[in-house]
Order: sequence, then structure tokens, then C-alpha cells
Amino acid sequence: MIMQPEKFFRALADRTRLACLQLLLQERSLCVCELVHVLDLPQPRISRHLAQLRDQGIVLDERHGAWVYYRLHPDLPDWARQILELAGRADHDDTRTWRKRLKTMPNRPVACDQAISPTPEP
Amino acid sequence: MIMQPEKFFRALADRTRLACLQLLLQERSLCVCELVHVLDLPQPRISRHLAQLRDQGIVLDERHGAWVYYRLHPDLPDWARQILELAGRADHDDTRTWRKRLKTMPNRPVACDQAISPTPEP
DNA sequence: ATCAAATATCCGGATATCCAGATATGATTA
DNA sequence: TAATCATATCTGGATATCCGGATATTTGAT
Repeated sequence: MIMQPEKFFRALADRTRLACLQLLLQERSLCVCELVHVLDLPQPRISRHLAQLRDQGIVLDERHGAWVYYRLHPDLPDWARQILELAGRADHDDTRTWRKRLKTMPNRPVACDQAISPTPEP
Repeated sequence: MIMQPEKFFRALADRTRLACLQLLLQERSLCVCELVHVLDLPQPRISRHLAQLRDQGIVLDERHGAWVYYRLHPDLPDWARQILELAGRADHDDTRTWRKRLKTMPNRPVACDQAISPTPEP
């Protein structure tokens, strides 16, 4: 897979996409509803941007039942990952806020590489 | 100076600007006509993009006689510099080509931090 | 088969971006 | 002062991008 810096930067040049990618860098994989909750943005907007990232080979999606989990594409070149990392450090405040919201998300589905079935209620 | 990653990425999301910045990272400072020669692009286009980068605090301009020399803004945060560095490594072929063109540029003006006066013809 | 949840896509419209070409400004030289 | 080189800006038009809201689609449960 070829990944030109110019294209990659264009992908990062949007609030929503940048936020999604930084979250995906930290948490191994997230489903759409988690991103919607954490970022507090309309679902179609998240989906649209994720589709864009998928089409560019930046993220990968994987369906598990009703949920679709996204993660950084395994073949994403190192330089691209490192750029994300640097950006994450630059707006550290945001990422910390997001992390907190993720932890307290109600009815959060389980991670896709841990199980398939939805959250069992106690 | 505040520099948000999103804004910075937007600045890099253009062929012309990205090329200028990578050149400025390698060569300490360059004037418009050098960039025009190396990148082989119309002068107004280079000027326009440099102005954009200046307005965002990414580069700094300094007039020396008829020439205007640009360089990366000294206050540009480290993370931003490192991102440029990584991008430069990613399209190494381009940067090498540019470097060669710069070396062979005819009537190249002297660097702004070495002298002020225009190129003395032998 | 029906319903609801999770996700994806379509449709307009508003806005931003990029460019080429013309022209203006500023500096140097004759 | 006139001419010229280096650089900057303006103008309009083509294209891209982003968004909200409506609507499909897919899936799991009843």
C-alpha cells in the first residue's frame, strides 16, 4: 500500500477524523457508537469520516454482529503512526478528556478482540 | 504562539506548501525565486502559499534587498518540526531531486544569513 | 415476519480551497 | 527617472469539502 504524506495530512486536516484517529491509536479498536459517544457528534458524521479513512487505507473495519469495529490499518507505515503519536501529545488535553468519557460510557460494548457477543448485563 | 495540530495538518495538506516546508527544513532559508526554480511552479503560486504559511505562524519572512527569504518560524513547536522531518523521510525521493536542482540553479542568490548583497558576478 | 438498534449512504446547500493570469508593489540598476 | 528584477496581491471561476437531516441497510431479538 502506498501512502503519500500529502494525502495522509489531508486526512488529518479535519477535527473529526483527527479525533477518531487519535482515539484509535490509544484504544486498540473502537466501534462507531463508542466514537459517537466520546466525541458527542452525530452518528452519520462519524460514519462518513470513518468511511473516508477506510477508503484511503488508513483504518480497517471489522463487523462483529451489529457493531462495526474500526482500528488503524496494520499496514499503516511507521512514519504515519509516529505522526499521529506526535499530534496526540500536542493536544494532550483533548485525548485525556476523551479517555475519561470512554471509561464512563454506559452500555459500552465489549472490545471486538475480546468477545463477540454484546455486553452482558449483570 | 498556539499551534493546533488540525491547523498544522491543513497547512501540510497541499503539495506546494508541503514541498516548500520540507525544503525549508533542510536548507535553513530560501528565497522565493529559489523555491520557484526548484519546484518549477509559477511564482504567484509559491508566493501565495508562503503568505498562507506566514499568516499561520509556520514560516517567517525577511527581506534582503529585492529578495525575500523564508525560513521555518523559530517558535514552531518541536512536535511540528518532527512531523515535517518524518514526512520528509516518507518522500525521500522528491527531496533528493529538489536538493539536486537547488545545487545546479543558475544565478542563485546567496543565503540571507551569509550576506545581504546580491550575487556578485565573477 | 416484525421491530429496534447500529451503521451506512444519499441529497442539497453552504463554504472553503486552489489555480491561472493580470496587475501592483518594492528594490536595484542604468 | 526609466527600466527591470523579485515578489505580492487581486479577480473570477472551477472544484472540493463539510454538514445536517432524511433514509437505506444490516443485524439480532421477539
